[in-house]
Amino acid sequence: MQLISIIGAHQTMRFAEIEAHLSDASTSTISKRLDEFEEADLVTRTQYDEIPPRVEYALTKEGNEVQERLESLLEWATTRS
Amino acid sequence: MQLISIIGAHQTMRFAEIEAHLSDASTSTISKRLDEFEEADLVTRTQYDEIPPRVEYALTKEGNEVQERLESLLEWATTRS
DNA sequence: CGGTATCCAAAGTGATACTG
DNA sequence: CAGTATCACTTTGGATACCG
Repeated sequence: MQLISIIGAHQTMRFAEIEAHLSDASTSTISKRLDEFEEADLVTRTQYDEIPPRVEYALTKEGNEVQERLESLLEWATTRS
Repeated sequence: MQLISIIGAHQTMRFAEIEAHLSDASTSTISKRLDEFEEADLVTRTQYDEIPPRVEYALTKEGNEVQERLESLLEWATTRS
């Protein structure tokens, strides 16, 4: 949920950037979730074959719908004492 | 999530009633979740000392807030092919 | 840089049996 | 009726190490 929310807030993000914003999840967990979300068509993965490698993640149209519906819930969750 | 949603849709519900509407969760799971939600002040538990015993569950004000914020998400999830 | 592979510990779930 | 207790099993997540 936070993953979707964070990507949605930034339009496009690189892996390391996501990691920095999601310090309570490990690398492998983020990686696995990204795979799942890509599989579920919520997130797109764009790989640039450069050196150093660069990969960008962004929400799909579906992903944005989920993100919108998620916002109010996350807002409630985070403002709860 | 479904638990909150279902209780919210019925105002007040008895345990067996909840079980009937949530056939994919076992008795013990429903019981544990209800305890947690009560602990988190999302659900109230009202026990009537009669024979046969009767216990009613309802959402608190907080619970209703969550339920509202949950609806659009659940709606999206269930209408997804 | 952007991951994957491996292993392990912890949490979640269900089936079954039993209780006030 | 409304649960709890126990146990086996599955799922999830993190730590660590390594790779193209």
